[in-house]
Amino acid sequence: MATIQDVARDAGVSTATVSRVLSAPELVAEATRARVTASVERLGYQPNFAAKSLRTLKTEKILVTVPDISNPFFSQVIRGVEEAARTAGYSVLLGDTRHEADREEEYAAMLLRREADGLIFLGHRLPEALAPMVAARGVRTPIVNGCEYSSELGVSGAHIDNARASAEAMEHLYGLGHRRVGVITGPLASPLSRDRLEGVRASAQAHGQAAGLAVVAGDFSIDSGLREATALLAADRPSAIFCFSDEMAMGALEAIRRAGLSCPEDVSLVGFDDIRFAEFLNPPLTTVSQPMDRIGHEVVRLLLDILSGKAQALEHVTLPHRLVVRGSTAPPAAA
Amino acid sequence: MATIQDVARDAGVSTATVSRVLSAPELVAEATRARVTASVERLGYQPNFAAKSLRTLKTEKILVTVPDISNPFFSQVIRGVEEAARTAGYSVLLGDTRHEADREEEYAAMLLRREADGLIFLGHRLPEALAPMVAARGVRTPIVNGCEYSSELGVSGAHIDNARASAEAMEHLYGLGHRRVGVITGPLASPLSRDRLEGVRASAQAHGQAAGLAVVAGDFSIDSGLREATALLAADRPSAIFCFSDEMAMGALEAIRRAGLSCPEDVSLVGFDDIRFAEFLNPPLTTVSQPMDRIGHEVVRLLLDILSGKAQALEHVTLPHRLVVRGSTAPPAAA
DNA sequence: CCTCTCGATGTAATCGAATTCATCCGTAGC
DNA sequence: GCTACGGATGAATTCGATTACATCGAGAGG
Repeated sequence: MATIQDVARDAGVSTATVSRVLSAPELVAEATRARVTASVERLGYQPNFAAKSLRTLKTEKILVTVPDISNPFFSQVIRGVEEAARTAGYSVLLGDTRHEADREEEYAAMLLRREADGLIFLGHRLPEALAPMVAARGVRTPIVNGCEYSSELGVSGAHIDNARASAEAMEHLYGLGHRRVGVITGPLASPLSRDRLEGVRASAQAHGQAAGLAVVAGDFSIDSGLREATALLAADRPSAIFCFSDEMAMGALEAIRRAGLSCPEDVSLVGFDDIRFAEFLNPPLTTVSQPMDRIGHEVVRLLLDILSGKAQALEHVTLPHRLVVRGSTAPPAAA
Repeated sequence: MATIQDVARDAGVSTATVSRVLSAPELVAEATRARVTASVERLGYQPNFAAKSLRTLKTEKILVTVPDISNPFFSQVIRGVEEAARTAGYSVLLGDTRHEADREEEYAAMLLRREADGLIFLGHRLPEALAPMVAARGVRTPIVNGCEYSSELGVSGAHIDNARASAEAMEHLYGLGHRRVGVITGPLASPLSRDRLEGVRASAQAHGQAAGLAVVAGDFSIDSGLREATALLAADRPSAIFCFSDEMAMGALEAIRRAGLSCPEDVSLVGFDDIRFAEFLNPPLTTVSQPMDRIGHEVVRLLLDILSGKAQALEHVTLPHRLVVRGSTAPPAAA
């Protein structure tokens, strides 16, 4: 592998000149520049990244941690992140934490070691290892959250208005005439789930249907949707079920089938996220659409603003959601 | 951020000793070690990664490029890669190439700049920029392919026996009594698609049904499945459709519905991959199951063998596939 | 004709850790 | 009691680039 020294020797100039040709060509005379460029080509020179990084204290990398990369919702967000990062000349270091605090901490350490310039985390927990950093650098801490909103995190973030979004989903069900509604939330440790549940409760209250709510907690997985929906159907059967993720809704759909019922005739179903498979389910799933790509783009923008020193205060970006009504919801049969 | 110098000063030793405490503690006397460890704790010292990397010429990073991260098949493979990499102390740099050669080349350059120790690519094209590297270093080139098999790539890889797998899918359909079968392949630029098509043709030939094949090319996306299946159904309608990906099968399922037909009564459907949503479709999808996790683990192992100098020759790992028969296939109605 | 300025280039310090080689000291062996 | 050896540690080099500062020469201005 050729080094800058090799190029310098080959072109008969100093390493400083070679470096200039590559990063500030306007400082170098035309003829010299051509000679150096030729040498670079001939030797196939590529600047050693570690050396550059050591000198500049930049890595041009963004660390992204996600609870589960194989979840289509997250992988869509990551796609957005990757795209925005790449456009800005950054690359993406991916960490799949599997919802485990240990792994979150491990990845957090990478930031401390300066293996990345910043961190975007899509979970709800700020790793403990980073607390000192946030305390010390405040608004300038290169850490951004995606999807969750919590003022306690102390970092900027991008997300939808979860309370309002879930309230809208409930409005839709109440509007159709549903009274008894089952709700399968995500883990209540995450503010996101709590916000959505709050929206659900507020809407139920507003319709005088608080008593008709049956709330159970899932973990966003297909399996938990299947399990919890089965339980909901076995008890005092709701005429509609609202799941806090499309994957859980898929599980719920399966539960409805297994119970010998059909959707939406016997039970209406609403999901959350609008992953790309939602519209291809049978029946197509009514769900709250989140702008995954934009969330990805926004968190990157927030982080870049911090890295460039542009950020002056914490910024919480609320992106628009949209209730997409498809075939899985209908008026209740007995109405 | 504390440096090794700070720690050395704080502990009253040289930087060499600090370095030893961290990477080869057995060389340092018990008492000194304790003192240094205490200083490290107190100062919250984390070795600067770029400095270490510059010195050791290692990055402990693996670059993984994938045609589309939001595709559940790939995201499952990546999950496996991430897990295996992490276990071995490596982290994952993710590149989403969107099937574009430009982006592949861009990411390839990262390997040349030594931003990563090795590359795992899940596409079918070896970036041109890396050809010299493969030519120069041969078996020791730290590049591994996942999913595709092609001896021309000149690199090791892990994949299933695609020809055999698709032949088995066809056997299943012929066994049920289907004669006229529509096939939606992936882009034929990829050996993987060609291998599967070859398996399809061989099986058709063996059953004397070569004339009954209707082959069209998709691009693995839901949309292309919908589009191509619609075309297939409009022409001389096949009694079964075999798609080279589950996503295309989802599109095909939608096409069947839109055509006012039902699956499997009117048209049987077989997918490929067995993504986690396949069994929750309605009807549950018959498909060829690929061991995504294992593919991920194997490509990492192959790469680590190369990086550690263990690899002696190109290695092509063939992992087991399995035809999973579910509700989307049945004997043809007219049979 | 001399000085000043500016453009072009080179010299050398620097980033932070790893590591080779040298040094020092204590102890075992004779 | 002297040498040899080995364990513990430090001094200094190295990795490969960036960049502040120095230098040099040519043309402008007086």
